[in-house]
Amino acid sequence: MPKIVDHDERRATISSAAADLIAEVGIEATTMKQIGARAGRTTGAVTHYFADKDDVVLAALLLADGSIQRRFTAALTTPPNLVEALLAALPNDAESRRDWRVWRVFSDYATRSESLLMQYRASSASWLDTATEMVAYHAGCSADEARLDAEMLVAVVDAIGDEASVDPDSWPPERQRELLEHCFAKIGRVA
Amino acid sequence: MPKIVDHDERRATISSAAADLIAEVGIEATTMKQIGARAGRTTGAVTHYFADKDDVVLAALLLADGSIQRRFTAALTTPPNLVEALLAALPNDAESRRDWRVWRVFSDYATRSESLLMQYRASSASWLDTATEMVAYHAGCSADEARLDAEMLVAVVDAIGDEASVDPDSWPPERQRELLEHCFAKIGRVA
Amino acid sequence: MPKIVDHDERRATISSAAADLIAEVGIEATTMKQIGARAGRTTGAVTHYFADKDDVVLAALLLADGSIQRRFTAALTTPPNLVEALLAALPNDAESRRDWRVWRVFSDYATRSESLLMQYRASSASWLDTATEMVAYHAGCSADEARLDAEMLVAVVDAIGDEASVDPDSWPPERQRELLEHCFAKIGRVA
Amino acid sequence: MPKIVDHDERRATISSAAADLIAEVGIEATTMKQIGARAGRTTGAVTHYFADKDDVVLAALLLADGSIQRRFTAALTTPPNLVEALLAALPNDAESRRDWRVWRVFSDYATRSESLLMQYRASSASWLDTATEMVAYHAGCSADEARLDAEMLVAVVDAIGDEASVDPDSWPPERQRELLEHCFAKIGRVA
DNA sequence: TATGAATGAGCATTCATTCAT
DNA sequence: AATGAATGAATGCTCATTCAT
Repeated sequence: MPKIVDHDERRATISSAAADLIAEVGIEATTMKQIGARAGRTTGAVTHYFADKDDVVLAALLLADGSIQRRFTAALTTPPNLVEALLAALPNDAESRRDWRVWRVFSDYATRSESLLMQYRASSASWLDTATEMVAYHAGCSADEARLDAEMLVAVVDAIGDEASVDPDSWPPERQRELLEHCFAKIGRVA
Repeated sequence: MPKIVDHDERRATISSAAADLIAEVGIEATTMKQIGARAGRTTGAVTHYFADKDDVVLAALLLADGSIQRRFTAALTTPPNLVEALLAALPNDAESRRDWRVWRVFSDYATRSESLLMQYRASSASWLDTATEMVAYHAGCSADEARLDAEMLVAVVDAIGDEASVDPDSWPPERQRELLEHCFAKIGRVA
Repeated sequence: MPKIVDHDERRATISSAAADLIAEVGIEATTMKQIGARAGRTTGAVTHYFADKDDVVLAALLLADGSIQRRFTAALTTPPNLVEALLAALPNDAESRRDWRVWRVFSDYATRSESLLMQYRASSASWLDTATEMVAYHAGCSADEARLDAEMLVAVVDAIGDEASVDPDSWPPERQRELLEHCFAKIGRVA
Repeated sequence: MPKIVDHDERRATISSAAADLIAEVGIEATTMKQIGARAGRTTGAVTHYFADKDDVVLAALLLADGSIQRRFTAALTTPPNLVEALLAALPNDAESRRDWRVWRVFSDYATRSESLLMQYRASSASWLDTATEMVAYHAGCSADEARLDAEMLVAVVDAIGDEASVDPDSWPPERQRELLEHCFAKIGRVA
């Protein structure tokens, strides 16, 4: 019997190392060798668990994407406090900053690959749907009526995520909360 | 007599070729050879007019950034119609789409270089100032009171620019106008 | 009690898989992993039954060489019909084509290894001896007198084997027979 | 003005180095680095003059093929002495041995590439045509009547070329001449 | 006996850069 | 001013081999 290893766990370790590097230096500057070294393994180990570099990159994205969603979902109380849940998902520590940076990097990279682009669009659409539901719930209106407000909210959350992951010092939690609350205050009211 | 060449014009030609390529395939995938070929010149010409690749990339960014600002300023009427001016700056043809893509690509690239990061921050801050003035004018309030609304507006404009440059079909001018008008309608009112 | 396995049979299975692959893609492009997969086993199984890649390759050669000889010998009637026996050995189905391709590939590979070269020379010499006997029998002359005719016959048989294994459509059995009969017709007569 | 170099000559130098190595160790074992080193240049120089490895390999083949043909043509007297011309083309020194080895190696390699295979078939067909003409001339018969004899002659010449390039000591010029003359003696006579 | 995880050297290839002309 | 020849380091990837289980 060969040594028994947990494939999924190995892949997760390597994906996480890749996500770290992607956040730090970008996708193209991230090398297979670096990924291996960061994960405490050899280059060969990386290629052993992943078909090629794109495969690692995709795994890193899914890891980061899942992390952001998990933080949001985990923070949803009953009844939901949307501002708090969004703040939990937004960059507020090293890991969440990394996740947003990966997402940002990926959103550009994806535009050059048909399959990655679909992955990206699905993720975006799903997030807009969630936002629409949130706004409809918050404003007590239909999904249709909530559309434009939801697009505005998505824009604001994405903007905070972008900037806070790039320049965390300028975006402490209080500033994030302030803008988010301001946005919710504007939403769902007759203009 | 040496041949007389217009240095600035040569640099502009090459920068524009670089901007095209950066928008299409990203910074790292853009090669010096490709830049030369796209500009109708040799690789040697590129290195002759620019110190190194980073130098070309920076010139391409400044070109794209300037283009966006120029379109906005040129569209400002008296009295200003802010929605129209912003629509003029946002992606609505091949060139403006290219400029927004370059900006997007660059905003990520910049985070890895101290000097580029300063360039980026200056540009961002300047744009937020402009937006604040616009909102203060629109809502008839002070710059201080306009701050949060301006941040919201910036978020919305950036979001439209991002998405419309990546997926133009989903963001025809009417949709851009609709969201922009919705945003202005929410601005400057007591919540 | 350890599991009982038939070593020789396992080696034969793996050698045959290796021969298939060598015929298809050549020696260098054939990987240990592919050999294992083709044999329905793991890479580890291959290294378990063979010292290294050269060992598998040699086994594949001996398999193919033996196959060709076996077909020839089995087709020898009493009295011998040499044309028929040679036709039985030459490429006329998938397996015999494979065997000739392996032989062809090997004849080149062997020139780079002292020990393989001896293997190759022994095989060649044995085949020339057989041919000499055949010609002497056919022409009713001494082995000495048959030498040059035998070399000619060997050349023709090898040429047919080469070409028919590479381009079977151009070398149907009838064409093989025609050339072979022509060759025998020229043999053993006073020039 | 950049340094002026003779492209064709550079390519010829590199192709020749590649042909040497292919003859010695085979195609797959020949590396771009080795080719550069053998030609007295860097790896980068090789890729500068050739698109990729296949490109160098093809150039090496054409070089070897052309060499063999040139030796044959150059040795054709008026009236032609076919045995002498063929002997001039067959392996009789280091360079001609190399050329035959390259051809031999290539004939196998070609079977794995559609485009190389066409190259190979064209070369083979052309050689059979030449042989047919030679036999028709020698025997004073029509091309049609010469076909089988030509195939036999081709087989014999190829066999000598193969074996003499692999094992030169066993195939001194006298032995080559002896078999060749024997073959011609058998050709064009009523059996 | 048999597995497959892990290694790391080696490959073809790409590319920014240098520099002689 | 402008060229493009030349470099060589670096990349993603492949693969025979080793070895703990």
